[in-house]
Amino acid sequence: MIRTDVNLLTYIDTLSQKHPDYFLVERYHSKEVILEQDKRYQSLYIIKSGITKCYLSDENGKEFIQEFLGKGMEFGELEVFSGNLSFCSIEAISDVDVYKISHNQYTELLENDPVFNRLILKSMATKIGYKAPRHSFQQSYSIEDNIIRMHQIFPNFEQVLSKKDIANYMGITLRSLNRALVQLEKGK
Amino acid sequence: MIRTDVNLLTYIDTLSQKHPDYFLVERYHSKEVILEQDKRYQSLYIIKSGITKCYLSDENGKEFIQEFLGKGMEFGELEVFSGNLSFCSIEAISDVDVYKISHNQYTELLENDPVFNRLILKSMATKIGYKAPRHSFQQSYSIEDNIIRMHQIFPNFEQVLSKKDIANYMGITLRSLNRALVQLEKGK
DNA sequence: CTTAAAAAAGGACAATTGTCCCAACTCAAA
DNA sequence: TTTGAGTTGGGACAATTGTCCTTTTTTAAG
Repeated sequence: MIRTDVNLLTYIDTLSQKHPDYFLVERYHSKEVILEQDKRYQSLYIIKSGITKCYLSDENGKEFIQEFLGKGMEFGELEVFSGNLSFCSIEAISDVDVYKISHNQYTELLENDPVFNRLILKSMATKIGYKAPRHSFQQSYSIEDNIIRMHQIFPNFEQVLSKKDIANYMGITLRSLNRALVQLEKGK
Repeated sequence: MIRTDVNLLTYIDTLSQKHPDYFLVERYHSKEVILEQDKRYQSLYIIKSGITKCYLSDENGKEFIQEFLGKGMEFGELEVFSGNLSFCSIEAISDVDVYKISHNQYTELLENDPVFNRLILKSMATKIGYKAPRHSFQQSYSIEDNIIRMHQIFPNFEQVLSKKDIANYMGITLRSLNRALVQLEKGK
């Protein structure tokens, strides 16, 4: 549930030495918003270290968490292809280091570096393939089943993520999450 | 809610004339399964005409519809990058014509045809960006709101899709869908 | 034309989840 | 050290959605 892409990060570590002018390293502190929904950006980011959440917020201020992003995950890249405004917000959960690269230089790498191109294609394929089973499972099974499953995937998520974030990730209310946790305790 | 990609289809129409040996045209009839979950394939498809559904099924046989795919949408392409088994099934809703191309030749085009490469990147970016707001909306709003929204996006979806498919797309039961439709009728 | 199967519609009840509260606790800022 | 905001936990009730079942209508096959 916290996505990573070590291969991409490793390659970008290398690239950033070959092209030190392409990649700017930035640091964000916990709770800082790195990217804001419905704004226009000319750069995108790849996470060097730390954890962020990627979420959409609706008119009522409710936020729906799409993914938790860790090492090697990129964000803000979709806008290179669509030309649209950012469609989600990204907020640092822990302190976070990122590589920042402009749309233009990213495009240039995509066009001239076949290895980079392939890694990006693969990372996008993974993103697509990952969402489907998750939402499918979330819709088809009970909240308790979902918690059990998340424990299998990432045993100590409760230490890293707040209850509120977990609830928003699951698309349920905090109340429902608490209720399910109590039930699970009883069941042991 | 029925996804299309006209630019990609147009370009592939052209490509298939330049490389008639790359693209095989196949026809499937309504209700035929074109691609089956958890099987290995060495080819992928792009829809020339018609509508398909892309769905995951769980142990209990329930199916969760991810997308309805129309003209210019590709499927089976994720497995080129992941090397995994197909993670969803594709079934023809109407009669469907598709281009079929092998993984190898697809990869070759990706590597040697920059226009094609860019179109695929863009199509993947669109797929990623499309799912998030949809699931967010589905989780945050009532079934009735979701039906109203689907009507705005695609006014006559009830003529094209079965109630069962619509319910599976929304991640709800047929009973709940019917109830919501009755309520909407009353509200007019 | 007949018949079987699938699709559509809905009643009755149970289970799940949300809403609206309030209370306890933590932690950082003043 | 106090204040207040944010997090956590849970009671009580309402609303939503699911399950199970039956009936009618439509569609496709023989």
